[in-house]
Amino acid sequence: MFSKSCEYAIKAMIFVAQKSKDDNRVGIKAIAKGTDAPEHFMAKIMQDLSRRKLIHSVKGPNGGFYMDKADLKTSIASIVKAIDGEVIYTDCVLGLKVCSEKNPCPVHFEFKEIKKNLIKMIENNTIADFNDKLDSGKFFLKNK
Amino acid sequence: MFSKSCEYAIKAMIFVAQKSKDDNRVGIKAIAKGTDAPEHFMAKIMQDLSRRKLIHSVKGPNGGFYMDKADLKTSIASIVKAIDGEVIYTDCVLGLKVCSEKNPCPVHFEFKEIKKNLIKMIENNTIADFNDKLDSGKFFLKNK
DNA sequence: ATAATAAAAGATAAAACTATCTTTAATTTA
DNA sequence: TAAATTAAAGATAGTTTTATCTTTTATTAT
Repeated sequence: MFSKSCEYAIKAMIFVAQKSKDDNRVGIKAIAKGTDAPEHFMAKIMQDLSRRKLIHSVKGPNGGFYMDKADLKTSIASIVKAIDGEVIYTDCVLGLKVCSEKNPCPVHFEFKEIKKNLIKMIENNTIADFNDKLDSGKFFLKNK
Repeated sequence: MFSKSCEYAIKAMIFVAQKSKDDNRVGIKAIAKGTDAPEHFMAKIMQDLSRRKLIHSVKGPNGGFYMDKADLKTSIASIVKAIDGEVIYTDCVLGLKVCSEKNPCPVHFEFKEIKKNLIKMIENNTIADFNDKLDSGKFFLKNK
């Protein structure tokens, strides 16, 4: 569904949101460990998210990544767009360069509804929405 | 959503179904051209589909690929499983190795419904269903 | 100022996916 | 049985994605 990078990005955003209450910051090591991701690879993704202003960072001692109130309102869709681009919005399921209502591939209308629901869902769910869930202890960002 | 190979496979199945009326056979060149796919790459995919009995083939002059009555009942889901495996059935959206009702990732329940509808759709739509559509001339397997 | 810390950036490498080219094997027709 | 045809199989190559390692830059505390 999403690229590996995007999976890590979503998990990292949820993780940092969780940890950055009371102006706390989280280092890349903790993020990697907490999301079961390779540290250096995750560092790259965090840089991407930071450059795109989905998250904030501070260098130096006591530095790390954190999210402010506004960042918490980020939707899953924004993360997906930042990392994977607009593919799930625009791309044809069968790979046609032009696939539209007027020039549809054979499965165009069958997938239309599915895609619409998927997009609606990722746009309506924000990082903040997942904070409470994680607090409950019934949801997980990694195994074991 | 699906791999490039899988996109080609679905298009090829629809194309061959379309062309294999009255015991006709289609060569790999025609399939590649008719689906806008690289010939040698498509040949590999056709071999896969043939090995997995989703399609039939005959070597030699007047040979090629064709589908019988039973083949036409193949669902999109069967093609996806043959080429991409069970990923869309089993894999966690955030990449958790174990992600279930009892051990869910944060987005598990949000994606549950989406996935259910997607699977239902690809299981209920068969190759035969697309034959009529293509006959109508209002649907396309390639651009231009 | 200096040393320590931690993100940012750059360079490299491994793996997977996509694509191409060449050879072989099977089948048909003449 | 020989030539032509076409799928099957094998070998190679390019591209993208995923991952790792090293160096640099910014910040803080001493």
